[in-house]
Amino acid sequence: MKNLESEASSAPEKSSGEVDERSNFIRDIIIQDIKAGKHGGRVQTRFPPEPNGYLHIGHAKAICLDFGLAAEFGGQCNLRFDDTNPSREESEYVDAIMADVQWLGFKWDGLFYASDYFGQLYEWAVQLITAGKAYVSDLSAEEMREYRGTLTEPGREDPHRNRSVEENLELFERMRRGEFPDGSRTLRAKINMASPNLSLRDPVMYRILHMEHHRTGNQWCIYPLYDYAHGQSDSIERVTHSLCTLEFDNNRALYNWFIEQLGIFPSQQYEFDRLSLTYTVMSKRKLLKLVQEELVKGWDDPRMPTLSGMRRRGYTPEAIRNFCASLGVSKTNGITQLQQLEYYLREDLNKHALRVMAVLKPLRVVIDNYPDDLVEEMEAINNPEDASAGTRKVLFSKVLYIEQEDFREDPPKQFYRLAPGREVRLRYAYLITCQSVVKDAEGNIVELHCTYDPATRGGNTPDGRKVKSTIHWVSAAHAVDAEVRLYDTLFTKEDPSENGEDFIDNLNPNSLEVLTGCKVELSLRDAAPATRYQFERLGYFCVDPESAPGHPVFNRTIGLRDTWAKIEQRAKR
RNA sequence: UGGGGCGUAGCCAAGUGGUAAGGCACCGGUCUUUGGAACCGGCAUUCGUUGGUUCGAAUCCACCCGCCCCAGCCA
Repeated sequence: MKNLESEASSAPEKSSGEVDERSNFIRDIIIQDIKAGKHGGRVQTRFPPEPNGYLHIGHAKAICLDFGLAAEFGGQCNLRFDDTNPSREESEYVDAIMADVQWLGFKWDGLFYASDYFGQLYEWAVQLITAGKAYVSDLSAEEMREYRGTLTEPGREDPHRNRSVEENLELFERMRRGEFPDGSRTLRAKINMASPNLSLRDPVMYRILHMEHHRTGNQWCIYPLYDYAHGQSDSIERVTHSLCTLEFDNNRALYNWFIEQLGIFPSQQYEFDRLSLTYTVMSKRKLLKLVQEELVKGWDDPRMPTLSGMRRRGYTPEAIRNFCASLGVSKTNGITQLQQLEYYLREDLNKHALRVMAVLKPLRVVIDNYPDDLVEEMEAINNPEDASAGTRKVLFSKVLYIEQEDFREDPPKQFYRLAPGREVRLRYAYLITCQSVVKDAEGNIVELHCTYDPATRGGNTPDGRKVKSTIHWVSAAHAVDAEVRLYDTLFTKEDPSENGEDFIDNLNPNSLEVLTGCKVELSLRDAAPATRYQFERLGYFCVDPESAPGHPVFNRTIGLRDTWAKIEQRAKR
């Protein structure tokens, strides 16, 4: 991707049914600003991740807002890495973040790094010192904390607060040259130690850090802090609407202070609520812990709320974008229910995923009156939601597998599937009737004997008779063995950290179930990684990168809505 | 206890003085060769509380209650 491309920031094209942008207070502000002719009606936004972790679904909301608003109003949106702290930032994260933004469907206009501005930021610092607005402090971190005061008590002035401009200039220059050890000195803004807003009590602008930076190498040993870098970076890029999350509300006064003192382009910051989702955690610190302690299998573990994890799980960019569009943009702290995300996931997958048949927990079925060596090709619809997806042939023969759950020797009320003496339809094949049950020594059901009605080929009933149920199947002789990974929520509680609990204690021990010996139809033998399917009546599944030709591995993205499970659950209570 | 932000249904959320949008979830029903999808219908006499202003208040005022953020040389 080139720097500063000239075309307007692009958002993905709307597919039919895509959720429209909804009214929200930030959008209203932009509309008003344009109407008022502010900045000549220009809209410039930016998405500013720190490259210290992978992007997650919470970032997706911010990305959709930043890029979406720019695109909607003919503006531009930059991707800018907020890389002011070399102690925790890595280029691995830079690469992953760029890949995720692009996968989500967005294209940035300018690609920048806060570190691009280190030189300018240094010059501005000198300017503030010269104007008597900044000074070098010799206080240690502990001392500075003591001097800062508390929420209810004002702070005390730094003993070095009134150093001469000349001395400050010289000291700051020597800091830059590397004459002092880490932590020995800082550059502070001279604002107001008695401010009720703690971020205005002479905040630190620069700290000494003798550490290699992923982009600037060893060029610098002093690094600006977020508050001293962010607003000015926005200003340099002439960002008109700088969107960030609620916790930065307190920082806005400082954001404005630097811009005013410097007399530079007046970017404006607006805060909105960050996304929280039930049954997961969204802080980078927590996600990093899960990865580092190997409680999950990496950043892209399909149980993670990271975009890379969700991608591997089988989520589509469209589903995530639609979900984000359905969300509100407000200033309320809330927790969105997982079901809302899942709704948009199913909605998109239903429209696009090809249907296939697969049996997760196989039960052998012998059709006694079917010719021993006959193999028939049954025509199956690839996607009832999309006629252009066409049809395919599925092989049928005397011995089949059906789902264990689709048979009950003693069927409860409302169970419509196969049972002794009962007739059901095999999807796209024949109507069969269960004649007998074979059990092993322990009494486990190991095989069913059924008969079929030759007149019902394709699943049709020339005599018009109805069966209550249609079940899926796969021909034993033509099935391919597969591994299927079933996922449940990573945590057992809606809020894993509720009441100050350690989120690790609420990990779901059953969040991953690996099934082997699953039987899938022949067409899936060499399925390509990342391909998404609907296994009929079961759910949506995505081919894992660990899959190999002949040995397919699937991740269950999400199950189909299951009315029977609901009925059964209700009956148990 | 200082400052800032926020409180509309189980969840998210419109609404900005004229008599409570929408989505998710949930509950019914229609249809169905996926108990899927689709479709139809139901779901807040009430907007954190209590007073006040007004012909009229979720919207204006006052008080109170609750939740979130800020005391990193993190972002």
